[in-house]
Amino acid sequence: MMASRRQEVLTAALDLLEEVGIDDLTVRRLAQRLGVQPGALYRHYPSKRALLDAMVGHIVAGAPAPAVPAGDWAGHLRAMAASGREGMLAHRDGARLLATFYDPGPDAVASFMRIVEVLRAAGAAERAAVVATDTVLAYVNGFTMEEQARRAATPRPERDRDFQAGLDLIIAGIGATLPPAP
Amino acid sequence: MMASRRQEVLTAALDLLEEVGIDDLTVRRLAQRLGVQPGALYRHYPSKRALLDAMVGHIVAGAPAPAVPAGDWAGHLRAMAASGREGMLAHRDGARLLATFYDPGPDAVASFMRIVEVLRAAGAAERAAVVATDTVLAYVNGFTMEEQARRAATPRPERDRDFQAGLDLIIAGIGATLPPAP
DNA sequence: ACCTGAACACCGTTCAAGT
DNA sequence: ACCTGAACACCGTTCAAGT
Repeated sequence: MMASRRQEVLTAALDLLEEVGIDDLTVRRLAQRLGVQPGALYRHYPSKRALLDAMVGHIVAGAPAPAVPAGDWAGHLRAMAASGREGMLAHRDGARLLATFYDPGPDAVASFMRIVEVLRAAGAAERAAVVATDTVLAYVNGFTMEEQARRAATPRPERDRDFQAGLDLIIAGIGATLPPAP
Repeated sequence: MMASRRQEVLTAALDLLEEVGIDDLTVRRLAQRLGVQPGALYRHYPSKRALLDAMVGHIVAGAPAPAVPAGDWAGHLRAMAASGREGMLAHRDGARLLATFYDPGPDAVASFMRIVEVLRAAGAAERAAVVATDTVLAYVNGFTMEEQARRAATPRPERDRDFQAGLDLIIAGIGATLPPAP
């Protein structure tokens, strides 16, 4: 209720993405689904690009970071990794969409810096903390991109296991540079 | 000399990619550059997709793996990582092109398995070796994708340093699971 | 505020016909 | 073997005009 027309257009676009994939996500098709002429959409979004940006914003906002004990840097890293991957897998072509149109907003930057702070609190130098966070992010994006691009459907539990195994490798590497926990 | 017409079309497409980027790489623009009608290109490639696949094939073939001492598993990993990144950075939108159209051929599979063998020889179990190789690949693709997408141009030496630092983290994690060298 | 109608400058692709 | 000419079914975007 009280959904603005702009919101309805966004919702319809997300539904259409699920149905036809990003390559066939077309302004004209979207207009048809809304029962409207193509040009009418430009009253709500100034360009297709702006609409795709809004879709990406909706996708990243929909992946909430779960609560993690304050001192648990590895847990924070794992939570960030899992929620990033989950957000992409939740939508058809999610990884490609993010990779092409993601422009990190203020809250993405904030969540990045929160991880860096957690690592700093665990004893990492500033640059080491940034490198570690960037590395996990690159891994998540690279892994999920390939995972979603692959047509041959490896069973989900197996993919989860492989994702976790690679992440553990990186976390072990980070842990080796940190002072031992008390 | 003795370049087939097919080859000339491919070369022109690679040049055009450099000039206009993948979003404006158009069959019609390519035809214009070759002084020919758009439909004529379909005598040489059955579809735009097939042409893009050929471009990707040319890009990955042009990144030769340098020779590395047989026992140096970390060196092998580093060489694979560097040549993968280099191949993508060598072309405008290279990472996006690879991510969207790369279908690993037999020699890509062979080079993957060579790394796995090197890790096995260093004492890794089969699955651990596969996970390690996959993890490095995911990192390389994720890092380079973001690196090339970023409009704000961080200086190249700095990007190299960051790439290396993240890779070292992963390699440290892998090393921790391996038996100590003699 | 929202949409229509109609256009503009493009796309990828097919195919008979020419040389 | 390679290309032309011409079409087909599409694109994203703009904009006066309608309600």
